[in-house]
Amino acid sequence: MSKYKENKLYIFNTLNRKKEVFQAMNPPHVGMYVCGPTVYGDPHLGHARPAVTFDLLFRYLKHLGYKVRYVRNITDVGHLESDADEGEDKILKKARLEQLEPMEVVQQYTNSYHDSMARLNVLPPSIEPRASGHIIEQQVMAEEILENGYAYESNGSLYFDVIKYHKDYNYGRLSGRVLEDLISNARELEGQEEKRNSVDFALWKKAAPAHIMRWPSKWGEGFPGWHLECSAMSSKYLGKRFDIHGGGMDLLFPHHECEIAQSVAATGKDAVRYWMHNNMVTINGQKMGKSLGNFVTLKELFTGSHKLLEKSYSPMTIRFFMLQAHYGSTLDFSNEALAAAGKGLVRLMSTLKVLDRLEPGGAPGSLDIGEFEKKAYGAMNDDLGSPQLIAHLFDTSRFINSAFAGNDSITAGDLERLRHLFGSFVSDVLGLTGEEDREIGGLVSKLVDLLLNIRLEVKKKKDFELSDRIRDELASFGIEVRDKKDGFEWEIKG
RNA sequence: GGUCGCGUGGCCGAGUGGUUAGGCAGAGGUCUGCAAAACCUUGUACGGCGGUUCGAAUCCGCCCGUGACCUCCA
Repeated sequence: MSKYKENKLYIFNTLNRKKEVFQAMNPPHVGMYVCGPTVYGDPHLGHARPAVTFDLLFRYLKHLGYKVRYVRNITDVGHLESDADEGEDKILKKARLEQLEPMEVVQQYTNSYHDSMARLNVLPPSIEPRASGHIIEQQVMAEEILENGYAYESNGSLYFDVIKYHKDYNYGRLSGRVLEDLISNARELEGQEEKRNSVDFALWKKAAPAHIMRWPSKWGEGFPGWHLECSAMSSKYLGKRFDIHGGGMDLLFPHHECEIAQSVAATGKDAVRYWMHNNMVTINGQKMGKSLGNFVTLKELFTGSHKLLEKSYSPMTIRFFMLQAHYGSTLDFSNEALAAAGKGLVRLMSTLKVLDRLEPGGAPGSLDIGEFEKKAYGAMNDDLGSPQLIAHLFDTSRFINSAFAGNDSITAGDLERLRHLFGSFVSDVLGLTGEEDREIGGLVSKLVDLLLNIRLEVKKKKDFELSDRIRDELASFGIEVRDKKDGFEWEIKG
């Protein structure tokens, strides 16, 4: 029995600004598309948020029994820089600075992105298409839009005719923009003469002579407009109409608004049924930006090599921290908050280990396992309420520890159920892994055991000076010793 | 300037028209030779001013603060 039949998953659909029951078009199949990174630099905190958010959705949908095709693109066709730099392409610029071939830059940072995502335990998507590998598809879609009369050619470039489109459809219904306001608020920018109107956007852009990334087309040598890749690739792999499209709130306008316009102009229909947007990350209450000097890459977080960081934070701590906030809220990073999340994570993960060793007792004890199950699913069904889910896990964690300490009990049947539930929510749904189980060589393990067994004998002789010395020195290597009634436990701590 | 969002206790962060979020930090206790871990108990709260209501932190208005976006920039 698939769980999705008995769970009503509500998700906040940006299109209607309401929580709606998620109903797959063709259950058990679900198609979901998420805007991936432009690979011109190491991934930063801002990249981790959508990755973790939609990884949570991907995992939960799979947990519910859906067969999910998750498409997340890599934008490797450079896009133009806005500030100061006279419209220079990001990837080209990086390539010149680092004296690399543009595709070399793309490969390097794609690898870097994959590496950081893997460390965050973000599952790889089912398909990860690259914009540069779908030039034809983008040209075909541009052609369809042109044929339908919603685009025009101008000096070797192709532009989307927003005004024309708005007469037949509704430009702005996702982002809540009013076209007239957009037109009246438009800034005077250079290189706009080719457009009929300032609100028009490029489907295909003629390449300037210096532009290395270029492809032939019937309109001349050039490259696709930024918004087009997502429309073309999503429809290629998910069909003309699919279930979920996700991305950061910063992409809502113009990117996603333009995607809608493109799909409707090409096919006459909306492609996406549920639009989901994760909120942004701030650092010490400030927006993250290169100019503000608070731009932190994931590598820097993992190693602690940034002047704002007091220490390094493990990938799992970052992941846990993000999951403790709802994806729709802004999330503020600070050393204090990260450190707190790190400790909370250790607590949760050690409960998982305790649960493994917990023995059932005859008495039912205080845990209502059915209630726990209901609350856990209820939290996730409410627009991915990972913070509430985690709160319920902590509540249950207290019970597990109490039972382990002999102050509570659980029946064998309930224990089995609890292990399954607790484990699958922590590991499968939230995607949290016990990274503190680092590789300990068998030899090290034996040596520590030997030392602690000797310490046990020393303790029996009440030589606490020596026994404390052993414990303290082990602690200085990062080995935490915990004395038990008739033995000991130890663990390597970060 | 325009559009949209947010403002919760020392820190982070849920939630709700009248009943405990949770984590971290703090205080007290149990256990322990001492620790650690665990468990028990515990304080501090809803930006400001008005309004609606029997009752609002939760709804409405204004103000302040803050964030995102504003056309080829994730």
